[in-house]
Amino acid sequence: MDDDKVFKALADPNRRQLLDRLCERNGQTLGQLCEAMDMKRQSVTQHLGLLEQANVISTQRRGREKLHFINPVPLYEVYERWIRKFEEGRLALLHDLKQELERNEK
Amino acid sequence: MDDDKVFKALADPNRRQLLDRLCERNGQTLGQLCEAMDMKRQSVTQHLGLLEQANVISTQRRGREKLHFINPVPLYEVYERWIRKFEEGRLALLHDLKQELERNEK
DNA sequence: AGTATATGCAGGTAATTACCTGCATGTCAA
DNA sequence: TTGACATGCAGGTAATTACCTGCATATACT
Repeated sequence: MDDDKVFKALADPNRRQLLDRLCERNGQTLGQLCEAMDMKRQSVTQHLGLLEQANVISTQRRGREKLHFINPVPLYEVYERWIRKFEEGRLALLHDLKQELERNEK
Repeated sequence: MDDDKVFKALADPNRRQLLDRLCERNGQTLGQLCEAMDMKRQSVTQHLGLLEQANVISTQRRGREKLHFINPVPLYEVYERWIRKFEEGRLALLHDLKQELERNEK
């Protein structure tokens, strides 16, 4: 997996909105996704392309339609590799802070 | 908090590397952080500025030095608001898959 | 076949971004 | 005060990005 592509894919609010839409209803067509977005179809295609390259969504053709599905795995992996680390740092900081406070109480 | 700034701050590999360095040792100066980075000091300053605007790091002056501290709270909030949602979707998918497999076994 | 629909592809422009160089300011220590 | 060191600020360039318009292709329906 390419961490960087996932992060970059998530860096745009329009792309996060697209993921939101797919969270609500998975397997939507390009046209359906366009309805929710305030931009031209071609721009939406571009955003979806980045999401697909990041492996955050996958697609499947059904006749002339293209269905889009969310793939939560890379998102979870990013969480595992990155956010969790900082979360642990956060807990450690809170722990330090607690110790600090307790020391001052004495 | 501004989700977007946090996502954009994380979108760059150099900035993630800076966070990594601060994870290893918190409270480093600009100069110290520059040693690890393959770019000019001014560029590092710029990256640190974005991280600070996203409230992912905070700074503190000590004489002529500027110390940088990681702030894991917004990272955790981003996880809570975003990644966790997809994680739940992932679990739901796995659940569906399991049911699917079980149905096929019969 | 002919028309409508869903998507793909090419290319162009404006805004943003990531670097850089050069110089200014502020702090420490002798 | 002077010299060394740590950082701040201004501005410039090349690359990337996010849109767009226009046209092409593929599928479906009558």
